[in-house]
Amino acid sequence: MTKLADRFNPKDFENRIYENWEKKGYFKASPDKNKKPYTIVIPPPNITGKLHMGHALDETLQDILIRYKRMDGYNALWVPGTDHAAIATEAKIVAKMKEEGVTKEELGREEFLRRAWEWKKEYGGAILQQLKKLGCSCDWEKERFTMDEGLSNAVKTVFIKLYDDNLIYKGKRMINWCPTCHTSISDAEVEFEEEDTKLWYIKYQIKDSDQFIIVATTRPETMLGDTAIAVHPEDERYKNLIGKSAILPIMNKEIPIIGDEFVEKEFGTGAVKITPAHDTNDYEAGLKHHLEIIEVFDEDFRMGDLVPEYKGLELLEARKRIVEKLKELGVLVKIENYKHNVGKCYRCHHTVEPKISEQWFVRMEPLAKPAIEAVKNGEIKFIPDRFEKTYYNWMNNIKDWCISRQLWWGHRIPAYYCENCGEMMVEKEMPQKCSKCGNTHLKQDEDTLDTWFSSALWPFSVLGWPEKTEELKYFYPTDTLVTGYDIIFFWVARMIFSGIEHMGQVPFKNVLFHGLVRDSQGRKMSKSLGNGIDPLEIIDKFGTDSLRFSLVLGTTPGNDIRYSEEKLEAAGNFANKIWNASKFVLMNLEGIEEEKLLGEIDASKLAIEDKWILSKQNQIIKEVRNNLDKFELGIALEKIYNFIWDEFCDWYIEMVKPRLYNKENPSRETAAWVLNKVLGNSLKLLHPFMPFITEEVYTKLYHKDESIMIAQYPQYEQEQGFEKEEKQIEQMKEVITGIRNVRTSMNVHPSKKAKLIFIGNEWKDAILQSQEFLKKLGFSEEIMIKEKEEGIPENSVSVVTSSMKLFIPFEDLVDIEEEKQRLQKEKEKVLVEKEKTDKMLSNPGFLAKAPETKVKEEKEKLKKFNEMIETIDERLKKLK
RNA sequence: GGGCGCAUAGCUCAGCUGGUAGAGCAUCUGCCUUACAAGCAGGGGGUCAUAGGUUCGAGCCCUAUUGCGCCCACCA
Repeated sequence: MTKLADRFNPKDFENRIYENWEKKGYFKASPDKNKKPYTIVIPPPNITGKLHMGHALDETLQDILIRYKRMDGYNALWVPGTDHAAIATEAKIVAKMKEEGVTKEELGREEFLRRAWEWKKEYGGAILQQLKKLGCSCDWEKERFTMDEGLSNAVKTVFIKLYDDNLIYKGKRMINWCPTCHTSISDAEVEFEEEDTKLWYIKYQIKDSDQFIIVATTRPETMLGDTAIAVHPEDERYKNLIGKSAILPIMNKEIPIIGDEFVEKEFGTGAVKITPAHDTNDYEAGLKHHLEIIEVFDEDFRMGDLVPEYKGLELLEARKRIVEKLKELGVLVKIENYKHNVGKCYRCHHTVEPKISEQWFVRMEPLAKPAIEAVKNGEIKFIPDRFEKTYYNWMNNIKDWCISRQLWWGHRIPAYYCENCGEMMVEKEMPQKCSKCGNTHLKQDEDTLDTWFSSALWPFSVLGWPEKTEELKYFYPTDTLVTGYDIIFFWVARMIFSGIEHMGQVPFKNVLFHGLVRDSQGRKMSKSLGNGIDPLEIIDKFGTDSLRFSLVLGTTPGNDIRYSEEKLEAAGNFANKIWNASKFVLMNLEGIEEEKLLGEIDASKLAIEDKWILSKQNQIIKEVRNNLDKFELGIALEKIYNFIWDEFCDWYIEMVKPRLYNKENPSRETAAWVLNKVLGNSLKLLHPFMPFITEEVYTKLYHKDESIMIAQYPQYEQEQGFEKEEKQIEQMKEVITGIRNVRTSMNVHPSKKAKLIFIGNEWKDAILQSQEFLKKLGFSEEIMIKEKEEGIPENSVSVVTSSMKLFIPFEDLVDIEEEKQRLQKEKEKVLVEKEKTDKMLSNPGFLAKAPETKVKEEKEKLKKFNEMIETIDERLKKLK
């Protein structure tokens, strides 16, 4: 047996241990009929990504679950991988090319893609290497990439299937256009931000009259494309104008005045200009009233040639010029300051423009229905369940999903057009010839698919779908998805309907949501603020285990975490504590025969404190398992922490020291056995949370396991072999309370030893058995047991617990006045408690309605309180 | 305009199906006790945002209010 290093230093072993696990193949999982599967697929990080705290949290939670289940006998598979992140990656590559002075158009599609793949090869795997630093026990052989061959095949298969089922269609619609990313984006990818702007009031002359109608707009530059003015049909001010025409300034064009209920009478002037080409609302109105659609801007959102002098102007410049012109014409009535929500691209944060464009869409309604149902009927559970509401809300109001992107990096849409007759064919590979006219000149659709289209298939595509692989059969549906609540729409919802549609089965049973990791002031961590904490730096400074601990302790699903390095202090201290306690245990196992430590032990040999710690641990095992099963990871960790630090280190180890130090003591081996067992079990309980230190220590303890990560997770034992001793365990608890009270009573220098006199024969056994550590922990040199309270020196400190009485003769050490005060204070405390109990028991309602056990409990308490007060009073009397 | 979350010790947060308020850090006191001063022992500190209600009993359930934050939604 090798010893532990003197000091806890995670760098000494974390990498070594991880490499060993990997080498031994512990992370691998393959179908095995004799075991139950437990599957998690990783939310694939972007290949452009660098590990941040959000990942660290996400992966830590997954690793905890997967390690727990693996130890608990499941065939636990965690599939890793990365996402091609269409827009983000393309932007990165374009930016890099810009440095070299080339544009993607100059390079051409083929060369661009070649470079993109090169980039992916060089940098794309970095983030997965970083996951290894976190201790993630992924099956690396099953690593996938959303654009690898298999997944591309899955994407094509799905596209064609949905197209054939009329769930994908191509059409000219109003979509969100990001002028800098140069592509359409889906509704979900638009973020609204409040912005200061102006409201311009413009008057339009009514045709053939001197009357005017004034409209308010935030977008004067689009007026060139106005094709109507709308008012509310019930608006008394304008009712009579419906059906007439107004003259559009600058363009000097006649446009109709229409009535529609979508107009808010109270807003602005109650009249609104309609630009069907550049506003979603107006587009709808345009369709309804058969209005002409006139585009004002070109592809790059520069002005078109409706008015030659504005051609090519940037949007804001055009706005300025048009406002000037309106002033000149005397039709600008007033300008008001105004705040409104502006849609921004979630990737580049540029203002998104509504634009009419021919795009591909997924018909959502038929897909959404069963997806809603799956959550409603409990097939999929959200943790915490409040996110179910968010999900329903979105799914119930869902619109068709725009899936085509004008990008090159991504899955190219498998649609082909005949260059002769224009026929469209949707097929996996380019057909030889046109199915209609037989022409052999075909062209593939230029667009690629939304990144989320491929991630939506992730839970089954990574397992081999559409091939009917063994893995797919065995590991699907997956068990738990762990992710942030911020991508519930982007990803979670889409995986759910995709799984149901293509697999006929939900993709996962539980979704564990976590919050955002914020900085110590509660702000989002971001590059621009520079407030991000780099998990790798933390690992370097404090070790992986500490990082993981600090991310889990005191957190609760779905709530954001305010993170500061201070949290690592507790983690580091805890790791250090384990290290030192383990050093102590190992030191004391030396020289004891291995078989004695490995085998079972005769319960009759166990001392009272042994039974106490064993039963305490048994209890903790039950609770921790329960918490883990309910995804209460923070609570589980807290319980393990408290057990190890308080119960095991501060109490049990201190209690057995006298036994261990005396080599002749026959119970020394028993104590060693218990130390070995309890520490071993504690490490196992903790292993999912802090994998490295637990392995490092565990390998040095006595057991039959090759590694802690494949050891059996501790199980609750119905029978521990010493149930009959329950009374002793109870007494042990009382002895601990007694020791605590002794310490409180005499917070003096421990070199001043006292004498402890216990009263009452019922304590004889427990006291005799405990006397060695009682002396040590109770700062005393002598223990006595007296049947009755006679002959106790007057000047004694008395300690009262709910069922135990003891005295500490302390003539020269204690100030009588102080002792009186202390007793008085203690009495008051008891009185407060007694009062509460009194109140309850004197309440007829309580007696009548509270459960019997509760009433009984309170009655017993009252009795104890009365006894305690009596004892204290007696003491006070004697002290006078 | 809808929906959701948070408000608990000086700070950061736990608190499971309602039954005597917890942790870490900070603070105060005493200790270098042969695993650990990154430690040990002990102490102080809370009208659980406010107001009602349900209940024998509310931090927890219900209703309203205030403050902060988030999500969704086409008020130009």
